[in-house]
Amino acid sequence: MLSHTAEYALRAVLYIAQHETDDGLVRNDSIAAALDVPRNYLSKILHTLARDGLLLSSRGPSGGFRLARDPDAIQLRQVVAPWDAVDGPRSCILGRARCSDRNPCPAHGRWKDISEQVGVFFRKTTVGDLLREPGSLTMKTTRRSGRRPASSGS
Amino acid sequence: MLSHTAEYALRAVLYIAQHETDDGLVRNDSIAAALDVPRNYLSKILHTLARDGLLLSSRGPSGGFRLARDPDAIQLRQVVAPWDAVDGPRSCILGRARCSDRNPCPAHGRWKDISEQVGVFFRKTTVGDLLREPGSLTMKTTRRSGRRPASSGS
DNA sequence: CTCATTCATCATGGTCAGGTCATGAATATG
DNA sequence: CATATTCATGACCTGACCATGATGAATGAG
Repeated sequence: MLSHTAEYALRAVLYIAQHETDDGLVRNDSIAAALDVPRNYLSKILHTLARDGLLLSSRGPSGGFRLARDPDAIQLRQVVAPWDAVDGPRSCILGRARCSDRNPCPAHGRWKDISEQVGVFFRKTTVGDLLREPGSLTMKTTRRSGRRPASSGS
Repeated sequence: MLSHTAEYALRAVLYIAQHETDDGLVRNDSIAAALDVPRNYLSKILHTLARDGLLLSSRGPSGGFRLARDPDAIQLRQVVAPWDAVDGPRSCILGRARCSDRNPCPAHGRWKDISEQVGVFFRKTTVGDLLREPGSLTMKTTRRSGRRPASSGS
């Protein structure tokens, strides 16, 4: 459905949103290690997201990335846009250049609804929405069995 | 959504289903010309479909391809299967190896329904279904203005 | 049998996503 | 200023996908 690069971008943005409260910035290498994504490859992805205005970056010691705006103001579509056109005219399942309600391919009537739901998903869902989902908790560091200071979190 | 190859396969199977009544067999070059797909490339695709038991092929003059069984017994999933795994474990939008109801990713709850609808579409929809769709008519040779014998079809 | 016709198959090349490696450029800190 | 740290960036490699072109193998017609 999505390219690997777009998946990395989604997971990275989500990771930044979850961890930027710690000290403000999240380093590329931290994200790469947590998500098991190649360091330099992720660096390019984050650079693209920063260039598009979704992230802010700063260099040097204590540098890193953070969200450029509120998580609720970032649609998933905007995160994957540089790599995957998730809506737009690429919706015909048979690859027809011209496929619409007026000039439908044989599968148009049956595929149309699903195609539109995909578009709605990426346009309506925001990073903030995903942060409030139950699965978001298990994304953090996997619980280790070794003892740890109590109430280390916020 | 689908690779070009899988799109070609779908359109070719559909074309064969529409034209095999004319004289029994449909030649590779006829399909390639009608669908604007490279001849030799299409030949490999049809060969794969024949090897998988969806098509029957015969060589020599008056050779060609035809469906191996009733159009209603061919799921779209079977046509694209050699090139695209449209259901199965590749359904997590974040690319997680493990993503299920028990161990969900943050997007699982919101993406699950759409993902399942895609799977249902390819499993429940058959070639026969598409033949009965209105768009199927416009797939045939574009209507030419020259006169033609009346009631040439069945 | 000969031969044109058609599918089957092999060898080759272009393009691009995905990924690695090396290097450049900015910057907080001492 | 010197330096370690971090992001920025360019060159390059690899494999998969998308083809192209040539050749092989089967087969119906004469």
